[in-house]
Amino acid sequence: MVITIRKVAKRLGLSITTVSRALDGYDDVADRTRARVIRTAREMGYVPSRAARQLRRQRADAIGYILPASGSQFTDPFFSLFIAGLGDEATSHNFDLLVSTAAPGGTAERQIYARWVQSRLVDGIVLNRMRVRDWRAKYLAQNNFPFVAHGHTHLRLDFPYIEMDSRTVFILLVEHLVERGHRRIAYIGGPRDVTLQGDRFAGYQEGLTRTGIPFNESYIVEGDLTRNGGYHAAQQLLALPEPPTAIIGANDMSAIGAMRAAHERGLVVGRDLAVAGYDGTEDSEHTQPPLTTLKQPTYDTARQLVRMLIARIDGKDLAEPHVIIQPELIVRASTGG
Amino acid sequence: MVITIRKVAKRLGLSITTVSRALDGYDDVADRTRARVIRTAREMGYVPSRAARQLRRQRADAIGYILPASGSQFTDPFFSLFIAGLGDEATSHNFDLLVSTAAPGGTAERQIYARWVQSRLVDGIVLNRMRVRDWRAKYLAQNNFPFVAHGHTHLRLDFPYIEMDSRTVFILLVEHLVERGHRRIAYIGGPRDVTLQGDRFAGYQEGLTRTGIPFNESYIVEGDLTRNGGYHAAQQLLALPEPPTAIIGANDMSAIGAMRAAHERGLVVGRDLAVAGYDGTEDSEHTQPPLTTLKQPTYDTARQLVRMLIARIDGKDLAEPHVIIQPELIVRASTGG
DNA sequence: TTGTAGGCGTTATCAA
DNA sequence: TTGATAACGCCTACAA
Repeated sequence: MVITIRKVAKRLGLSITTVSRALDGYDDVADRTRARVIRTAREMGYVPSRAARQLRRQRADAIGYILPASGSQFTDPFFSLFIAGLGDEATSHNFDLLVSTAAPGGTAERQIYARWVQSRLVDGIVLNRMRVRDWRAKYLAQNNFPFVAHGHTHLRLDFPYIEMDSRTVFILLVEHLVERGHRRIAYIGGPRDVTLQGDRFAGYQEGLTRTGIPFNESYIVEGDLTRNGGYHAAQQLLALPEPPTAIIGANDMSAIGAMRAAHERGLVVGRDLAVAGYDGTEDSEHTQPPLTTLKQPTYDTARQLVRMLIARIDGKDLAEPHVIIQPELIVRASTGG
Repeated sequence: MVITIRKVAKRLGLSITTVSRALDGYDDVADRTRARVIRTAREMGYVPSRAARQLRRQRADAIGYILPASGSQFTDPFFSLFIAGLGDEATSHNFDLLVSTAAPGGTAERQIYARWVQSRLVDGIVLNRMRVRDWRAKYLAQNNFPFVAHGHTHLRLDFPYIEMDSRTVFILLVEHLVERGHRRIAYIGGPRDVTLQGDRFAGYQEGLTRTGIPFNESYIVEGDLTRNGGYHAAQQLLALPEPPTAIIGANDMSAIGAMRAAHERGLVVGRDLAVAGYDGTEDSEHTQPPLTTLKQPTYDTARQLVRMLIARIDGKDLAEPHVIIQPELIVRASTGG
């Protein structure tokens, strides 16, 4: 049996107005009354109906996040961390987090965004793994719907985001490898339409330029940011007549797959082949050998994004709508550290 | 500007009733009218307000899942897969998925369950990583709130669940190791209050019994089901005067941590030390060497759980309220395969 | 086949 | 300081 505000009011011999106001902390309620109301409400186990409150206040106190993938191949710890960060921060603001999954670019994805926005199921949305021409950002901006993003898009849109300065740290990484004596440095990228790919690849290229290493087309392979993608890409690279002595993955998953390919060919990673990744989630510490990586603060970024989003939902102006964070180069044994 | 059913009705010169009924597929609407309504509604971009519909129908069309952890150490791919499964299946039923995080056993956890249940934010809840005396199951059962679980509890409660027959496959795993010549087989467990620990440990013990290997207390270490936990537990085991020649982790994370500890001591996993885990998510294929594991169908289990939950929400009786699934022993190089 | 009207449980406006 | 009452947007019993 569900307790409504009406029942609480009746029990107390008060009007529902007073009960509502007492509970919501308005200051035009007598202290004694408020105390009575709060006590009784708790005793009766009263919790406001979300739907009713939402309907009346025109606000869901909820944010949404749609995993840009579906199906069973979805195990990049980056996303676990990201979701944990979103959830923890949302909870601390008394917001709920809605999560769904949708393969990028499909109609299912468009539908779910439309549904969430139009039905006002959530007050704001967090975007992730941004695309070069990101229709999601465009759509949300056009509908004037609050959103924040992890990363940017190439479209001319103004929205709050937190972005990693991946380019700079990829340069550092290439320099690190060159210092270790590598000249044949390969790169396993992500899909072209994802902005992280462009940024990281640009850093890779700039690193080569700065160290005077000629760019070699055959050392570039497109992966899909999964372990398996990295594995197959690396197989290809290692079968080259003149295989690379170092492989950089656009993320840790790619690098982990590459390590497997190396091992299968009998190469000792860290000695015969250097491998490095990007993300720095916990699993990169536990590979064999431990993986050199560019560590980004995924969990904290997610939390900060939620703070920014809630500020936007509340109509506040953000002091810093665009945050740039520098990932950290962590050298481990996979590059012979 | 938000489109409500009223605006659609006005535009069409119809009553909101007719619009509502046309859209919901009632058969007492003229075909021509229905066609007009649907077309106009789409044109105007009408999507029903969730809050209003929810309030009226007393139903959220949403299910909830609370990650039994919080903080930044949360990267077990098992949970990513599980969430992806929940999300995909929920979406296919036009349900939404609410996700939150809460450390097990704390007051925060109690609060969030209470809030979700009392405020009718979700219609049902999926439980995971069950505890021996699981207050969540008890609480939900007492409140007659629909829920399903991955695993069981030792409390006498009747609810639908899908359970892995971990005991049986752990026996197989021990037998596999014994066949490979191992006699000193260690076990890195999970926290005691989690039922998966009891089941898996029981299988381990039974495996020893069947193969006539005496049980050795010092080969049992309690981990926390994370890579780091497994790492520290294995350090302890390998420092023993007579260290084990095989280590079984209660899950893959523990095993992966154990492999790292082995490598750090200069042991070659698969030759000097056998290591095996449980879960079989994609990452276990990509460790060095690839990890022998007991593979459970995490993604499909999550999907099936959602189907069971939605059936319960709809008041249907389940043909099979208790499903037992046998994980599969996958032998890889980490046990010298 | 279509329309009227009541109510789901809140919050907010206004009056007492 | 408190209470009556009107929405919020939708669904549905009932009437036309």
